[in-house]
Amino acid sequence: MKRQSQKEFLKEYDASGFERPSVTVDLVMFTVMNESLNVLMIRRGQQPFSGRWALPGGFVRMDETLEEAAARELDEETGVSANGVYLEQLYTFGDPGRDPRTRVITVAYFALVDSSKIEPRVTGQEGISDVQWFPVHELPKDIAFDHWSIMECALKRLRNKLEYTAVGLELLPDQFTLTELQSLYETILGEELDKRNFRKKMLSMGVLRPTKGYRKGGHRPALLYEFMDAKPSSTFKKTRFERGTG
Amino acid sequence: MKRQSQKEFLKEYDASGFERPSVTVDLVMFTVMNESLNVLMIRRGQQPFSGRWALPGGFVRMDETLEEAAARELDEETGVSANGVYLEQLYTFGDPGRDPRTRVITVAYFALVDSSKIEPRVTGQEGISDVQWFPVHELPKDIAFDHWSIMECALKRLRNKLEYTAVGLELLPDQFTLTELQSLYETILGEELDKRNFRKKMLSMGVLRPTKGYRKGGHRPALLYEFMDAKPSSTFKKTRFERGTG
DNA sequence: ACAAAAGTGTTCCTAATACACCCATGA
DNA sequence: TCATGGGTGTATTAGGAACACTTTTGT
Repeated sequence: MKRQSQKEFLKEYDASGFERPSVTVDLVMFTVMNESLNVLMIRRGQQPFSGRWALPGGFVRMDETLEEAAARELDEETGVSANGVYLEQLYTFGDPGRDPRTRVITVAYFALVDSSKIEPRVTGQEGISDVQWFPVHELPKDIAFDHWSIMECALKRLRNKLEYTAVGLELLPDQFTLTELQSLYETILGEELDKRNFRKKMLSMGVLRPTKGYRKGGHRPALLYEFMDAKPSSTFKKTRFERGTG
Repeated sequence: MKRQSQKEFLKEYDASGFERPSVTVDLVMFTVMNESLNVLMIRRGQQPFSGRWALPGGFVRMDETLEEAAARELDEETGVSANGVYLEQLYTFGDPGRDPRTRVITVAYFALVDSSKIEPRVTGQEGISDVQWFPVHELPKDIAFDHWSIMECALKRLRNKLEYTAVGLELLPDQFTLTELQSLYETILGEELDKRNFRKKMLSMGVLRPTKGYRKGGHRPALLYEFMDAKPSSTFKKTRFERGTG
């Protein structure tokens, strides 16, 4: 078949000497702090978009998987080892011109980070820095590249996933009260939820186990819950064939 | 912040002179023919995996979007213009070593093709050829690269999506009977469906419009239906922020 | 008239929603 | 004792699942 062999020829030709795009991973890292959903941003030090905020990310090395690259970035930016962090491939953005320098194709990941595990230096509390958590509703308008779309895409996915999975648990410390869990959901979804229905649903999912502990805080102590079988931090491999985007 | 500026330095450095992976798009094209769900495969003409079957795909050119690259491949392999074909980004596969020659990162797409629009030359009916539709249950075991995983991933996504969207319509010609639609669903899902419930559900989705036509075939003629507002072939841009994998 | 596929409704059950009061504690 | 957040149950509704017979045509 003529057409076919010509195509194959081009394929090889291309593979050997041709111009190749750069490939990066970008990370949309979510955490919940002070009643709001936050995304990590980094201030760019050089052109293009110098001084503007951008998602953390970097080039994929030749010897690492995409997931490893994402986990490495995660670690570098937050000091959180990727173990026990939910990390999921989001979408790949590759329009020519999304980076003015050269063709850059970026594989975006989204990550859910328990804020109690973040190094203090990146909580942004010690004043102005080049790496900072922004509440999603207070993001600067002039974010670099197409990172705004990437962030929107991640947010959409996160909200979507809350509806049919227990993925929200990844944002909380090992033990938590149901009220804490509920207000996390409310924060992310931006709407109020019914307490009784919420508890019913969560408990019926069979992923929570009550502990013997209570959270004391001024009033009636609240029962602490934890994950059924530790955190499913085997997230890594499973991720690949999940619903999500599909 | 020291760590940060070092990172930025590496970024620039990398961007300029470093080794880059190749980027391809691979396509999982589904169609339904003779009561079975088929995937298009191409027989490789050279090493590696010479003589083995592989998903159609090719290098992403520097001046085209990923979607355009996928649409181009689609057209080249089937002769179907990508207009009116459902095309959705699936997942990006990039493990080092998935291609023995060099690092190749592939952005996989899945496509749903109405078999009546496929050029005869690729229906495989004119005998043996290097491009062929395989029923998903009769795929050769020794598919090239990691294309088997990619195919599985696509199949999972397709089945998943049938549950909550009307995406199955993309596999049928412009007009079709409800029985045809149902047997399409049964073919893909691999299970029998209840006729009354199926019809109820489909009609309640509000995406079908009865036509004035009937399909005559030996017995009681069946009413033909069509899409509500032509085929939603604006699929392209919408795709990006959909549920899917999320 | 009969064979073969088209077409049609009701019952049951499960899951989601809406909704209001008592409980345990610290101050 | 009172203020505050923790904790619980029931009635209603909507959607999915199970299920059998009548209609229309060609031969």
